[in-house]
Amino acid sequence: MFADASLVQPRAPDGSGPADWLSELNAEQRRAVEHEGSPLLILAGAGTGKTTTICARVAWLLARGTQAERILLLTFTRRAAREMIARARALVERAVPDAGAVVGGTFHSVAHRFVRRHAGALGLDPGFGVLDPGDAADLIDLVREEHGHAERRTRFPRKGTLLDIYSATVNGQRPMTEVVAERFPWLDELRDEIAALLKAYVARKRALGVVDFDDMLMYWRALALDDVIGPQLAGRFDHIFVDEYQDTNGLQVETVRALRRGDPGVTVVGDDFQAIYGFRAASADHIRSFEEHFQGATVITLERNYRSTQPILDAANEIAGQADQSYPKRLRANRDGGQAPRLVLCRDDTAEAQLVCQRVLEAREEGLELRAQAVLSRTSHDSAALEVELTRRRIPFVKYGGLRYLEASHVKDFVALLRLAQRRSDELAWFRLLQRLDGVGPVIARRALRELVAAEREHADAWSAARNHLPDRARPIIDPVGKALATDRPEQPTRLRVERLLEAIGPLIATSYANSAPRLADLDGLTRAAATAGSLPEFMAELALDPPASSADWAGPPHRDEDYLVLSTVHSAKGLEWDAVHLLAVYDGNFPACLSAGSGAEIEEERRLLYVAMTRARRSLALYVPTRYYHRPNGRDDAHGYGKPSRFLTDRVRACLEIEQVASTDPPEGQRETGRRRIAVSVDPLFDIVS
DNA sequence: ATACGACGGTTTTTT
DNA sequence: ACCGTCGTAT
Repeated sequence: MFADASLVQPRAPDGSGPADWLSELNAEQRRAVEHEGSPLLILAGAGTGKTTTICARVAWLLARGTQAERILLLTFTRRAAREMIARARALVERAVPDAGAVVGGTFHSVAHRFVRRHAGALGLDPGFGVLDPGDAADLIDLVREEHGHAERRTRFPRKGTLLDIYSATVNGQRPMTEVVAERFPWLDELRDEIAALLKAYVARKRALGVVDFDDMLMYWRALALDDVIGPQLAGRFDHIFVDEYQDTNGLQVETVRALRRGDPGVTVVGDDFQAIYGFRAASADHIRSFEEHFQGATVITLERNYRSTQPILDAANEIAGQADQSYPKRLRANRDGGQAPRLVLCRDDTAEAQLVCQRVLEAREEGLELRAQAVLSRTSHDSAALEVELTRRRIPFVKYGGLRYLEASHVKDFVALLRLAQRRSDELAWFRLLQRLDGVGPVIARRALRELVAAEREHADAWSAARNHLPDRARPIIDPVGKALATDRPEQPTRLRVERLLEAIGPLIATSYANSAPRLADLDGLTRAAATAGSLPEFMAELALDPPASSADWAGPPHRDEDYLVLSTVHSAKGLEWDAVHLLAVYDGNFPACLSAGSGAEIEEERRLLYVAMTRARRSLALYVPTRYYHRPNGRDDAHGYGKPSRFLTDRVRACLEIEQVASTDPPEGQRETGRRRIAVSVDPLFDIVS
């Protein structure tokens, strides 16, 4: 989503004005909302009404005569952008309907907007393509092969790792050697080759006229720092808000500073103890340095928690207390009562899955709908066993942070074709599509591709030259694609273009996949969305920057009335809350992840991650520790290790928890007997009451 | 020569 | 789940 907040502007303050939202705020919140004259840092602990305060401050600025379109609202994640905009809309609508739109969205989507507008000044084609991380990794892989790293004996990092190194270097604006030494020490010996490869990647992007996510921030900063364009951009806004400021990286901070150029109209909100994006070069040092970066800044701290019960906060505070914080906060609940969080020790992930299902269903029977409950985990595969069990029991769930729509193979195929419509010579797109054909592998695909490029240079009929290299049986499949591309024109309506291309790729999808019908139906949604977009390049860019989580996202709001359990990684859950929260796999090695247990800073971040997870819960919180975990996720074998509870669950923390040892589990015997094979014979689902 | 399936080893988290 | 390697089929 290109989050454009449509905020309604309240009536001008005429004495009787729209002040009722102010009366609902506590003293500190109100001080923050009505602050004037200097940059403002709001240190908002978890659940302290951060979003409420930002929205109220936006409303207050509007009421004081600031025009909505002169307010810029920056968030870090798309979910936060959505949440913020929905809340702001609801609050401001209570004032007075006089339309105006706040400019807002994630850093990357807002950057994209400005970069496209000023593409010329940056030496980019206005129709430039956007590489999502998958595309970027594929391009790196191409360069990696060209550098001959594919066949070499010495192990060479994979595309994903290379992209991580690149990203950390660019976002942190630090020498790559430092980044490698610190975060990828095992690759120290290869740093010269890695550096050469990443330089080639940068050159290739330039040559192709494409921009990756990191470039987006780089280009925006360059615009903001420019002597001519910078002041123009800065002059567009009277006030800039930055949410989750603890997760900003150096590039983002520099951009915001450049956009203010000494103007005090800036409010940032964050909590240094919820900084969990260090791996992406974010640093809580930025929030700690706010007072240096923005002259004369004021700091206001919010500690009254409106979300959780005190027993949950006691445990969370105890975790927080283990670390040194430069801005100490201790959350206080606004209401009394509540149960202690539970620490559940069970046998393994299967037992864990059984228990979670059981508790979730019990809670539902007591009236707590599924959507008010969530299951969080450190990594997205921690919930694998649970997903099996939920499916088996027919408990509907939606998973965030799992396989994304755009990562599904058939969607990638279609997106490759859309990309070819923009640029006929897109080698990666061709390479992908050609290999879908029967009897075509990397060698033949590359040969055909070489012919295509060569023929184009000679202005010959490139397509018929290339298709000669393909096996006979492949031709009827690929010919419609060639034909559709030949007749496609940029000036045609986007909807028509996309529909024709979808039709052309039909045979290819049909022959490539066993279950092609649902896959094709899946692509219809994409076509519908394209119909409402502007140009094809813009549609593609928005798709990359804000991909739908699943194909269901296109099909309107089927979830609106449905009840479903939320499964999410802790990272994706930040900023959200549920009545009941179950946190999976809280064993040492996962909290902290064994890979992050190297440096002190990494362990600190893992601790904050646990804190973030715990503070998502309103009333009920359970931490699960499967004591036995398996090395192979779906393994045929029974290789396993024994885990112990997270090192962060110290005695002091445990004193705040109710400890529950679950001896055995529901269907205990038999399931593990033959490795992890599960042969379920059950008529239970027949008797399930589907409400 | 090339494609493709089977198998074994594996550095999370997101824009 | 992905990626590289190896054996077999075409």
